[in-house]
Amino acid sequence: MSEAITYELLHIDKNSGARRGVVHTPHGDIQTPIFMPVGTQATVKSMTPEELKNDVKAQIILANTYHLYLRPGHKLVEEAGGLHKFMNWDKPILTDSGGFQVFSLSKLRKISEEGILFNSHHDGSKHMFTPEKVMEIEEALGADIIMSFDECCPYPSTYEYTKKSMERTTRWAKRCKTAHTTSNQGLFGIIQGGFYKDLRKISAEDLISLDFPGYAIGGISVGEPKKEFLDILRYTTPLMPENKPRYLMGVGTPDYLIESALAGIDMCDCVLPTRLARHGTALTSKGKLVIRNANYERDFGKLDEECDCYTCKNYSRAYIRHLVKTNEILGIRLLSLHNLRFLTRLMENVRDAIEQDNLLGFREEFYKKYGYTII
RNA sequence: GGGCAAGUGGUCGAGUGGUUAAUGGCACCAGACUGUAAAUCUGGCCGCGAGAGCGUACGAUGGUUCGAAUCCAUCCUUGCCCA
Repeated sequence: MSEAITYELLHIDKNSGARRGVVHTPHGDIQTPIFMPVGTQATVKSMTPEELKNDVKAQIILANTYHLYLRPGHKLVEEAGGLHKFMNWDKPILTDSGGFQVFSLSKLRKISEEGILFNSHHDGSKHMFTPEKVMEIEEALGADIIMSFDECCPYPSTYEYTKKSMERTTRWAKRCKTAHTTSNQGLFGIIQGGFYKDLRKISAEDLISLDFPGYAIGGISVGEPKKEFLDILRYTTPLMPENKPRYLMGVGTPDYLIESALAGIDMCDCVLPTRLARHGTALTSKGKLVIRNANYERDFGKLDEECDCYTCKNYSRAYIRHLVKTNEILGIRLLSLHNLRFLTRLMENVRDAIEQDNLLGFREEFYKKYGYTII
């Protein structure tokens, strides 16, 4: 049987080593490197699928196992015909396994070898997540790419704890692979090991021996300094197979996305663009712009002169600020659309730059305008 | 004309003799946000000062008291009721 998920390498940037490729999925191809919007509860907050396709130009989105298991329940989604049909999105979907919730809901869970006992953040009810249970849920949801169940360690964590956790994550990955039954979904393994290189190496090697169709780096971008992030990113990515997609989980900001592509990463996802939007901030080519700030009250210019999105084509900073200040839903929608488009467009530019062997040049130019310094 | 009630910082509204420059909410100002417990959270919000602090403040004026937004008197304003 042929793999549900395959990677095709198109070009390697001669100057940086960054890679330009295509990931083939049952619901179509995705051009890489790519930024993937997050739609935890089977919706990219405030955006319709049409807007994601036509305006944002998203090629794939994420959804979350833990959240959809709690509400509306994976059985219900299955009954609806799977996630694609349920949410009216016919392009690829990736479901995260709930591993991140082990980290973000740390006060509400207990970890054991068997799995994780969660207290629902809605009503406190107890729920046991095991690798087998997570596979059952992700298969019912029906995403193209499904993630194995892992533990995402907080920063900082001790060497001993990180090692124990990483080894358990590897055992869980094996159990996920054993429990995985569908042929139209690709199961990815997640490399852990925190900020310890030897652990990252062991994790990568062990998971590679299990032969997943794709690999992710988990457990970074959890509050560490940028230098440590880059250090682990640059160390870990080369350990990953060249003939399979490489996914960096939870990234990120424009600089992190560019650095990831430079390191050889193919896929990234992040809640940041939609969250920033809901909190009144826009991403622009000249840096973050807190649109609710008073100095934009009478600014009738675009959010970003360089942006081609629907918001920038039609609305002024002053108007968007007014919507945000008056708590109008449209403000959140226009900002979400813009921020998402900003990142998908950034990655379009990154892909073009790789094809022209110029990602390093692109980074320099982008950083200069945005206000970042190269580390 | 008579009776009753009320006037607090941008606003609404607590507070009824002593850590009260005065609880809260809203508004306003700023910051944070990275596999979404997040349209959330944090800080600021009388003036001057980096700060200790100083100076003004609870309708107005005068008084009682060691001490008043809080008690008393008069006045002003507003609302309701009666004529």
